[in-house]
Amino acid sequence: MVRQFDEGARVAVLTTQPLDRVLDYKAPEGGCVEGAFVEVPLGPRKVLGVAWGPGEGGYDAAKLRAITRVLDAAPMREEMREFLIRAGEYTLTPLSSMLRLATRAPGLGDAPTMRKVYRAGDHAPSRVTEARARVLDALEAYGDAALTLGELAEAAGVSASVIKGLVAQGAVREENSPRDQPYPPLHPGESPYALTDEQKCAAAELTAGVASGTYATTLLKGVTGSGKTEVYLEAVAECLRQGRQALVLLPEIALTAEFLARVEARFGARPAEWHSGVTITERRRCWRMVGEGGAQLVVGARSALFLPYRELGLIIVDEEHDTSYKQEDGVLYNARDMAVLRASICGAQVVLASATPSLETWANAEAGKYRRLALTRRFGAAVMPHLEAIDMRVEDLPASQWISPRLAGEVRQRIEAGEQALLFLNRRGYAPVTLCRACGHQIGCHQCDARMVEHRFLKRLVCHQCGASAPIPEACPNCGVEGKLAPVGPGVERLAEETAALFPEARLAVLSSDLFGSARALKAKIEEIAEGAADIVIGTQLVAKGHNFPNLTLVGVIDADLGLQGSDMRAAERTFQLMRQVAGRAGRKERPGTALLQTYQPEHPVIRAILSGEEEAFWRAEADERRAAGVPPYGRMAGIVLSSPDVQAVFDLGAEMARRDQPLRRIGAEVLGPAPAPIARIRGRHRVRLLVKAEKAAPLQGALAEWLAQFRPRGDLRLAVDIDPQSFF
DNA sequence: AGCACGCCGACT
DNA sequence: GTCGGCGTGCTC
Repeated sequence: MVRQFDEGARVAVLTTQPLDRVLDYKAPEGGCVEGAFVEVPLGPRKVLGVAWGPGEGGYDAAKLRAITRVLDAAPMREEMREFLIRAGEYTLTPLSSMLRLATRAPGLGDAPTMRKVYRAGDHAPSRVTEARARVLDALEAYGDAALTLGELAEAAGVSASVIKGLVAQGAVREENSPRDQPYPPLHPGESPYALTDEQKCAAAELTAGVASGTYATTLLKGVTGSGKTEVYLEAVAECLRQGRQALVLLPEIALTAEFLARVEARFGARPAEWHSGVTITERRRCWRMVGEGGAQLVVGARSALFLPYRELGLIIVDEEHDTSYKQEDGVLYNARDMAVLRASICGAQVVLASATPSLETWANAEAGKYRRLALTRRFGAAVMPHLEAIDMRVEDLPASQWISPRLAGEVRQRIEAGEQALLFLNRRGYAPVTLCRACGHQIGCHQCDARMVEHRFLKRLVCHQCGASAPIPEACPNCGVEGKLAPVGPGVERLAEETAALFPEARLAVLSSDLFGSARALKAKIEEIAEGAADIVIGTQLVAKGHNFPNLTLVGVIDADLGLQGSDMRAAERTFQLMRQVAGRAGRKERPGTALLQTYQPEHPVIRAILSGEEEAFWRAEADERRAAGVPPYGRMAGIVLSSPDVQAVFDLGAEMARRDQPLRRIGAEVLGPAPAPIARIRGRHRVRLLVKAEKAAPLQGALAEWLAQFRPRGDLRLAVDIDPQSFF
């Protein structure tokens, strides 16, 4: 039962201000319910908050101020409050910051605005001109749907003045209607796809899970092209039948357009969309409709986890291994883990879909915590690509060239057959290093410890860390010698140059995130390519993420070793996932594909696992190594990053923190560091990192909180805690 | 987060 | 003498 606070009663309010505790207020005139979104006075300002529970007391009743306003929004549900509390405890994030994630709705404080809509009126127009007839026809065609002036004018092919004229005569009725309309209903129906037996089986299991109305997580593992999406859309269908809401998380905004079209084909209408690319108006509509039940399905980015669902029944995390699910937008959380937490609180099902699951998920499935479904066969006639390494030690390759004769020959064959080839290199720009041949100096960023990357397309050197850029200098900034600066190593732009020289007749398309101003432009380019507007596609990581190029039959991985080096334990895992995904691009329709990996270490276990297709062996080997090292997922870790413009200050505090580690030692955890963070300087701030390592079962968060409470970073010094960091040495 | 209060350096 | 730097502390 939802608690009710009568006028004047003490209410504890959690605000979005970083106070890290609730403040007591008096309930407003007319009272309010627990969970209500409210506006409260705080000092001289008015701020947004939520009626969190009964007042805590202990503050002079005479000094209590009253809640100024109860906002017109569905109150936050108990389960959402629990989610915020537990997610905050897990990530060591103050509750106010968690609340801010959950109130990212534009115009939350505004009264619902109205807009004018047009319907057929009661009177006939004085004279039925051709334009007027089209308007009346359009109104009839759309029936009950409320059209705005612009929509109606477009549907009828007339100008707004024609409609205004009809309004004046009473032939068209002008009405006010709330601006935020429910999303059109989705119809679960039956799958229009001819599912294979394997797909039907998997779909039936997922459907049964959703029908049970309880929490469970399932790993849906399927090779690229095996039809994972068709399968999990059946789970979505069941969720719609149950009258509960579903959420599909995608790692990349560029993927949503294609996905929305698939949803429309399957359910007859478009779902709600939530990510940084949608307009403010649409975002507000989405937030409100999710809360009011006017949205059955949300497709979005990780922040969609914090929408105010009424009855969430299913969360799909597509490409669950994708590293963009863990990123820093103030609060450090992994959307995959938070999806599981959210679902476990509200009794929903989670489907983690991937061709190459993360080791965490794989281990959870092995341990029986997650159910496991596998799709082993590719859909329709498509078969798995033929995978082969090109041993670069025996290929005769001149300096400053990266396409081996073997690969070039294969590309030529595809072009002559009218097929497409993809060359993959996970490096943006022209050259990663600009070297002075006179003194050996490498041009670096002034603000970061990173090398400047030449972008010939922009005619500038760009820092991929902070985005700073500078013109390409004539003379070496170190020794002053002119004309000795040379680009070293390949980026996609340089690879494009080499490709153009090798295949002057071929049509090239370069897919790199920095070459597109908007997600829209990128999406258009991808569609063009899919329709055959290019013979050779050159791309970065972007192309590994689930786009469908039906005419593509060859993938060449330029530098398969990139990512194998380095001491990061996850590098092997990431390389494995990336290569598999890229290889999966080839031969998705009838024609079989080939994937060629250029490598200088064909015996490396990761390369061999990719080639042999013995992924279980790869995961087992990787799991054994992690278990032996006691690192995630077999141990727990937290990263602490200290940053400040003052180097001495960060190292001093880092050293002091490492020394005063009693709270951590009590739970058997150890502190490693301080050491320069993976990127030791960003935007002029020096960064130092400590790593805390504990056993799997250790109560890490409590000990961390106690440990951190000893220190007060002062001045310009900042401290960030990252639970389950992506990289550890 | 803001905003006020308060304690030390360089100006009219 | 004061103006103003931003370190510290409070907000029901």
